[in-house]
Amino acid sequence: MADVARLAGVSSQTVSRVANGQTGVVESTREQVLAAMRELGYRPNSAARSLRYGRFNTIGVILFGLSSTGNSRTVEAIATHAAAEGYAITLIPVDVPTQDNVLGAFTRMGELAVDGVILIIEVHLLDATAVSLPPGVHVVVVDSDAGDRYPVVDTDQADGTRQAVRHLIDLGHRTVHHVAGPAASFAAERRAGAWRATLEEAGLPVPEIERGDWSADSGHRAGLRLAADPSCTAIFAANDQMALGVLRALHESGRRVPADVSVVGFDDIADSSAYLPPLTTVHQDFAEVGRRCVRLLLDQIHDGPAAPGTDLVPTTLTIRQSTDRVRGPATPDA
Amino acid sequence: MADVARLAGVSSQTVSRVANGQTGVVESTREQVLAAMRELGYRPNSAARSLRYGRFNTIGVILFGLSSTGNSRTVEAIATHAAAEGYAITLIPVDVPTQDNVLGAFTRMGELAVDGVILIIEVHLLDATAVSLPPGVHVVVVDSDAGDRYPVVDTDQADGTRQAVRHLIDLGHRTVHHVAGPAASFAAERRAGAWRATLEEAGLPVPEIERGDWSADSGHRAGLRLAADPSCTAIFAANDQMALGVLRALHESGRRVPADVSVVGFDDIADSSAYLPPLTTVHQDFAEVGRRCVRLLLDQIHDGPAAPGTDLVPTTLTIRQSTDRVRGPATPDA
DNA sequence: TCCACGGATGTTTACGTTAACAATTTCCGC
DNA sequence: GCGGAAATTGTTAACGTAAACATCCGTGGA
Repeated sequence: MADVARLAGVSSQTVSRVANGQTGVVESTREQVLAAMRELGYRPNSAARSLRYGRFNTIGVILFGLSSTGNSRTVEAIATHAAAEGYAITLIPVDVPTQDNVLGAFTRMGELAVDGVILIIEVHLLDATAVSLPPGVHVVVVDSDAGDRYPVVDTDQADGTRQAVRHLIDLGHRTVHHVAGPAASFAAERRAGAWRATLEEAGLPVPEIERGDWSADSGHRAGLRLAADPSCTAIFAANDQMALGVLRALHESGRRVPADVSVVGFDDIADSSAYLPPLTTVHQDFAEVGRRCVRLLLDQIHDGPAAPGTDLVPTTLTIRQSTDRVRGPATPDA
Repeated sequence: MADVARLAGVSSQTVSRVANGQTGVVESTREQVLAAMRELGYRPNSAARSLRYGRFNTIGVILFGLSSTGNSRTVEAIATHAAAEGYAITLIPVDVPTQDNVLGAFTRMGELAVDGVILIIEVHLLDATAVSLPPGVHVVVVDSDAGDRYPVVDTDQADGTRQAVRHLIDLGHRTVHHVAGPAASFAAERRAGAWRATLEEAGLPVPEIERGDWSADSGHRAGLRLAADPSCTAIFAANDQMALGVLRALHESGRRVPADVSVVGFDDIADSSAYLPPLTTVHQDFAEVGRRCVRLLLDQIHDGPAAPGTDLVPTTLTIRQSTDRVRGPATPDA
């Protein structure tokens, strides 16, 4: 900057004024400065700016597993909306969600150049580490039950599940089997809980749960077990990938979808409309989740801490071709 | 820091020494300082550190579309390896890849607190904007043909394609149809080119190309057209999602896979082993791509600019159940 | 006893920027 | 032509940190 000032024959303050587009610089001077900037390839030093302003214009995102379906879309939405507000985002992935690693991420985040943090992570781990969250850092949590301590943005898991299970009940199924996500996952537990509650409300029997790990392969294994049960005519999988595995298992076991068994997924990932058959599933609005996260966090940064509480993003059931009215109890056409 | 020094009754320099774990501080003093740090909740200001050191310990990643299959895994690998070296990563997503937007991302990146940039983007856009890349910033490009100007890390698209097409030829297919990605995509063009070259080398006819846009739906449309051609017995799709669409189209058209038609994909995404049938596909090592990116960039940051050139990450063909020996020309079993 | 030495700690300075204030120039109306 | 207001430009200081150098102290050897 001093070099630019010297070359342009002005003071560094004038250079600063030009760099920030402030008024009060006569046109000829401004052009001289701009020319000098170009010649020297001047770029403002954001570290010095941050130091001066006490703000970084950066949001940190701590997450476990970027590749997992929804996360990348949420992060993308966060990044897009943050960019629109002049904020960059810094990613801290936690590869294995041990407490130590999460704690380490917090520590690193604490030393990092961020004005606030968005946490996309299994909240079970959050409990023990809550103490170590740097006090001055603003936080928004995604998909968790930390609603009593932090502002939370979450998909309305319960309502989405209810829509899915109700849809199957309304089609005449006598009960709905559930392929759940891992017990350690908060979202999985919410979906399993809502599935059970919806069945109980309807006065229907609650079959034993099948546990998967979100992967298509685990869905396939669960699907093979369910396919062996002739009374099983409706399956609600906790995500689309496991539903894909279920579809394959049913196909391999000679049970037709939706003629013999109806299947519903959760997420509405891009491919689910191309499954065999196209999957009926609960649509999650990841982009909206990201949008609300950014807004909540920026509100905190600008206006001070926000009250804890949960902001639920609604879901919609997308009906495709994997669900149908129930037919006679396992009566082959032939 | 000054507060900590006051509370501990030492100078700020001593606090700095303790904060950085330097030697030459007697144990009793160190503990006093640490106690003061805890009491005041002291966290070092990274902006000031960056200013002092002239480095940010941050890598910028510019990309178009985080949700696209491979990108999120590449980014995850980049983030993980960068973290291992003490670098954070800052994400700049470009939602619509117009030149203006890319240019804007560069400008923002230029003002951003990054020591280097990894570009994951269609290179066609890079051409025009190359001029505006800030000269002092180190760059590594992923999946592009900028090998004459920047260091590039790329999956070995050509070899992967050759393996896929050869596999089908070796199974006795008389030719291989291709469902390509969008013409604007560099990776799509590389795969299409290698597909054509491999067929020509083998002296086989080159059928007309089917264009998709990477989505399963576009693969479905292309698949319906190919299914109508009874001479088509082998299809190479430029990615797994389009292959999924092709599988559905073939199923709907009553053509069995792999009995009537063999299908090969590209990417080996997590779900492809759960397709109907499990998909034979070219495995891409996204994690390795990310790893090499980080290494190349850090080498530049530490040792000065690297020579342009392309670093190819090998691929392997994963054979599953969607490919089989060719049977008689469209002779139904019945 | 005194000096040299080394370890522990303090002081000064600079990193690049911008707010606040000061100084200078320009312009207008009388 | 002059006073004064407004516009333009310059000067100073501060943000938090750490390198470089300075100072202080105790220790050990001559």
